[in-house]
Amino acid sequence: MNRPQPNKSRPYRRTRKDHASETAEDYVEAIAETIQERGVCRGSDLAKLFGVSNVTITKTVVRLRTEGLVDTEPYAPLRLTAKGESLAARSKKRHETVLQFLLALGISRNVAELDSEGIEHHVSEETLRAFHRFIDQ
Amino acid sequence: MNRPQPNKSRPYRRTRKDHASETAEDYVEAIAETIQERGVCRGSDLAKLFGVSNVTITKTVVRLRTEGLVDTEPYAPLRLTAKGESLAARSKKRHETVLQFLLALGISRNVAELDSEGIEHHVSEETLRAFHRFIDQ
DNA sequence: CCCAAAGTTTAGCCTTGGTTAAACTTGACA
DNA sequence: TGTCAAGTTTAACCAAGGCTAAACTTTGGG
Repeated sequence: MNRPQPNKSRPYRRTRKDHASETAEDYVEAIAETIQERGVCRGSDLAKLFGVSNVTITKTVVRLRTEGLVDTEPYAPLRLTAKGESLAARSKKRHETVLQFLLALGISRNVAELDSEGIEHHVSEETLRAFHRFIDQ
Repeated sequence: MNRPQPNKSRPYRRTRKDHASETAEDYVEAIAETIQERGVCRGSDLAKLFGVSNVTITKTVVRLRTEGLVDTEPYAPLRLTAKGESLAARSKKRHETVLQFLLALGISRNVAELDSEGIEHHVSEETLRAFHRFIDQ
């Protein structure tokens, strides 16, 4: 036997924070930002932004649509559903907190922006609150 | 056309920090720790630790062996190669820095341990240095 | 008004990280 | 010593996130 059996002694390992949901957050955040900046967001905008092929974008967007986050029809620009908008807003806020925290720590802007992209999906509410406290000195 | 083309205006998006290398780091770190604590490390130890099936462990270990990180023969305990040892040591150090930083920030032990698992793979050298500075008040 | 270029989708493939089910080793103990 | 349970591996599958090549829309200029 020996099937999965989480919660070993120490609060251990594998922040199995879906990783699919990380992608969803990155996408809706990018779509919201692009719409805000350019008026519309097309697949090709995301392809440039993420540095992946347009095909990858199409496939991922299909998944996001089935998850009720984006609302698209063939060959048309991408739009967010209400659910997508709200996820984007939450993600952006979290991202912003992490970025401001790193800047407050004295990290250079470029590195802070890169690191915050990676870190934002892995901070708990408690840690986020601590980041806020630190930002407000 | 429209093929991948990274490095858009702002230092943007997708900390595409392999993710395969994240797994490698988690595994070698766990193997090193388990050997230190129990003398040997078997697949079943990792399965319990990560909360995944033994089959997942076998498959991943095969990959790590082809990458020259672990050194195994069928049905025998896992050992690390020199390369694996050195990666484990580096990972452990980085992990420890992140954990100590979060604790210094006032995060509770349990949450700090969970968050550090997720964060450790996404901090640059610059950020790591800042974490160290903060730990040393 | 037509056509080529830009953008999008489909088809088909790959790897990683998961799963079950089934087969195989190993080691302990009655 | 034989057997059985625990541990490991193999086979076969799945989803996510990548890719290229090829087909299909849309759209703007001549």
